[in-house]
Order: sequence, then structure tokens, then C-alpha cells
Amino acid sequence: MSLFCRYSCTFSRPLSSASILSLLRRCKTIRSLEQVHPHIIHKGCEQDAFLITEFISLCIAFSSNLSYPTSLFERITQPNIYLWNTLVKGYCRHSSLTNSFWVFSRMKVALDVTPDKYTFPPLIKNCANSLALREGRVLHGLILRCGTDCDVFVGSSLIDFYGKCKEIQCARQVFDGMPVRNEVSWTAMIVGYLNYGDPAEAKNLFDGMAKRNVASWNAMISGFVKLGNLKSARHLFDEMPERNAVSYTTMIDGYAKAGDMESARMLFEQLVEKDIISWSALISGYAQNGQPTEAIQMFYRMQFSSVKPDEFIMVSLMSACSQLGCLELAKTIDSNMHGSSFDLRRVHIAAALVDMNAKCGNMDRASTLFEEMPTRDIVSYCSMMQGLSIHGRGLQAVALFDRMLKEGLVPDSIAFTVILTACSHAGLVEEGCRYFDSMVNEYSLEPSPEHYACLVDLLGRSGKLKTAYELLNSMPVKPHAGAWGALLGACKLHCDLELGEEVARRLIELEPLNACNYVLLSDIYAAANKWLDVSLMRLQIRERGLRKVPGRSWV
DNA sequence: TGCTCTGCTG
Repeated sequence: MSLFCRYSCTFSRPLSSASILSLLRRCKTIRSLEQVHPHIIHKGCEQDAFLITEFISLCIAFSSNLSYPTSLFERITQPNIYLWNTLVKGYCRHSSLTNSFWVFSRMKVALDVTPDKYTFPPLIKNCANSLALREGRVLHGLILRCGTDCDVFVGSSLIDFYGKCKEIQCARQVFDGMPVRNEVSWTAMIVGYLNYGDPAEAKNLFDGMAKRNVASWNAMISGFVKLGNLKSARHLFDEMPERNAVSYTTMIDGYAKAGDMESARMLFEQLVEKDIISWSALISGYAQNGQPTEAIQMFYRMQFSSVKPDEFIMVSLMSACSQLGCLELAKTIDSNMHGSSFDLRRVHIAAALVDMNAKCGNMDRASTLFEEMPTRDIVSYCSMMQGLSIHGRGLQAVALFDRMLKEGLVPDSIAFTVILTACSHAGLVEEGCRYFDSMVNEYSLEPSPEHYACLVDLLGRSGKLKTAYELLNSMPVKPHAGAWGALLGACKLHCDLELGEEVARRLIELEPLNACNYVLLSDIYAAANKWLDVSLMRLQIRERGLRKVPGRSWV
């Protein structure tokens, strides 16, 4: 029996305001609040500003939907300052800057109320998060006129605002002018300097703080992590008197971004109360560092804790699955995503779903999801093209690239890598050369070693072995082994013994331990009936203790 | 009379 049914039985006798208040305070969801509402009406408390403020406050905490709290507010004939401030806060948290200012302007013309020190902080915070410098300055002017500039909350939010907008001088002016400062004001100032790119001044302030709390330490650690200075970050982490989940997560993420998953994992295991963000930092770290199996293992471990996965974690999981190309897992994740409350139209989720299905070989599903996307960007196009390319559908990839251009999207360096690879896999020589040409001449993009490798492959396949060889020797960037390997493959295809020997020599210099290079050369000798050389190559492979790793696939 | 505001993590 729910909490409310007990009271509903005695509905004829209205509850006292105090009982309604205690009911309100036990509410955990917007649903339960809706069940308390009739009691407020029954008691005739609809105009009770205190109760309604509490009610609206809870609505805002539980849901981002403002229509319900707004309709309650509109029924109040003369809202007091508490009610106005609560409504402003709700709009600041859940709506646009324009709408927040709209509520604020209504408040300013309302009778009997004047904006006070409680009104401004949420509005300034909203400006800070939107980097709305002009609007924030207007508020600052009003704050000075209202005389609320001495309040520590108002001052702290102004410091944060100017800091986020990189107006560090203004932030410092507010900071220096404050009659009373607390840890929040100091931390906001420190973060401002870190964000501005002045870690020395940040550290200077941090060292000068009379009283630091865990957030001030975390801010300083996060600053060092963002600068890539893991040593200093770890030093502070070890030095701080007490640590919370944020401290650990900041360090874990720092190690993960630096590719040091071992240290990340070690700290993660030390963290007693693992929250969703710490799980996410570790799982995404594994996924981004090419350790998909570990990412998936950690995901399964998380399922046994009380933490429920959110969209960040699901995107990492899908990325890990893509790397493995595991179709079964992809199907499971896909169906779970559809049965869940995740908003699949959100770009990054939709893109991850397309990418996972494409890389795992479910092209039909990927294609459906791709077409259903509300907007398609370069990333989602690249996922589809790469999927088509992996599965040998080069012509379709080319068609998709052209469609992307027609949609007005401008291809970047990665998009060209994808389409050139697709062309080279599918042997689309003409198309590939055309794309390479347009990348350099139309889009003025500097070709990378990968782009050159694709071009070498394309030239080689079409029999232009000499051109490809000259390209490799004259290109402005240092060719990687893949480019030489592509040419060696082409030499084998076109039975060019002389060039094959030369290319293999260069390649073996670059990668003396890769058995494939020796095998390719021995294949070329075999095709030319030079059996003595074939056996010499095999002897070399044995003598050097090399073994060809057999190709394998997860699909 | 009570209730409303600020800084650090994926």
C-alpha cells in the first residue's frame, strides 16, 4: 500500500499543513508529488506560498519539465520573493537563457518584489554556462544597483562567470572587491586562472588559501590533468587530506587519456564508493585505448553493482563492441538499447549504434538506423562508409560520399581516409585518384601517411608500379610500412620481380620482424619460378625465428 | 517563522 493511500482513506478530513509538508518531504518522484497535489487543494492551501515554494522546488529537482511547476505558479495571485526565486532557478536550470530572462523580466515588473541576492546566482550561472558575456554584464550592472554585490554567493557566481568567459581581469576585480570570501569564491577564481591558461597564478592562489576543502583540491588536480601534467596532479592527489569520488575520477580519467590504463585501474580499485562517473571514466578509457575486452569485462562487473549504465557508458560499450566486430554482442546491445529509455535520436547515441552495427557486419540494420537519424553529420557518414568499405561494398561507399557532399557537408581529413581506404579495398582506382586529387586541390587538405598509403595501393593495383614507387620516394611525409606493403602486394599482383625485391628490401629495413614481408617476397619469387630464392627466403624466416601470425576475424 | 543562491569528475 502506498504512502498516499493511507491518507486518501481519510480524505474527508483535510490534512494539516504540517502533514502535507512532511508528505512532500518524503516524495522522491514527480509521480508522488502529483499524488500530494489534491491534498493541497482539499486543504485550501493553493495560495500558501510556503507550501507551493516547497512543491515547485521539488518538481524542479525531479523533472526538467517546467509546464507543471509553471502552471502551479500561475495560480498564485501574489507570488512572494521565495516563489519568484524558485521559479527563476527552475528556468535557469532547465530552460534556455532567453526563457530564464523572460521570467526574470516578469519578476522585475511584479508588484511587491525586488530581485535579491537569491535571484542573481542562478541567472549568472546560466550566463556562465552559455558563455553569454553581454547578458552577464547586464546582470552585473543590476547587481551593483540592487546593492547585492557584497553577498558571497553573488560574488562567487560572478567570478565563475567571468572566468568561464575568459575575462580573467574582471573575475579578479570581483574577487578582490569581495568583503567576505569562502572556499567557493577561491576555487572559482583558481578554476578561472586554470581555464585562462595561467596555472602558476592558480597554484599561487591555491597555496595562499587559508582553508581548503576537497573541491578546491580537486579543482587544482583537474587543472594539472587538463594540462597533461599528471606528475603534479598525482602529487596533489597523494598530498590531500581527504579524497572523494571526484578526486579519484579526475585522476583515473587523466591516466586513461594518457594511455596509462594500469595506473587508472589501480586507483579505480582503491576507490571504495564507485559512482557512475568513475565507472564511465574507466570503461571509456579501455575503449579508447584499444582494450575493448577489458571495457566489456568492466561493464559486466558494473552490472553487479548498484550503478545503472547511462548513455555515456553505453556509447563506450558500443565502441568496444565495434572494435571486436562481435555481431552477437552487437545484437544484444542493440536490442537492449531499444527496450530502454535512452533517447536513440540523440546524435552521439545514434552514431554509436550505426557504427557498431556497420563494423559488426549488420549493414542492413546500420543502414536503417542511419536513414532514421534526424540529422546526419560527418561522423555518422564516416561510420556508414567505413562499414560498407569493411564489407567490400566500395561502390556504395562512393555513392554515400557523393551524397554527403550533396547534403552540403564538408569532408575532413578522416572522411578522405575512409573513402580512399574504401576505394583501395574495392579496387576503385579511378574514383580513388579523383578523391585524392580533390582533397589536395579542392579542400586544401595536407595528405597524411595514411592517405598516401591508399594512393600507393590504388596506383599499384592499376599497374602503375613505377609511379607508385616514385611517389613513395618523393612524398613530403615519411611513408609508413603499410604504404610499402601495399606496393609490395601490387608487385606480386603484377609479377614485377625487380621492383618487388627493391620494395621488400626497404620494407624489411622498416619492419625486420614482420614475417609477412618475407612471405610476400617469397611469393613473388615463386611466381617467377625462382625456387632457389623461395627456399632462401624460407630459410631466413626460420633463422630469424619469425612466424607468420595467421589472419583471423571476429565476424 | 519556515522555503529560495555559488566552486571540482565521464
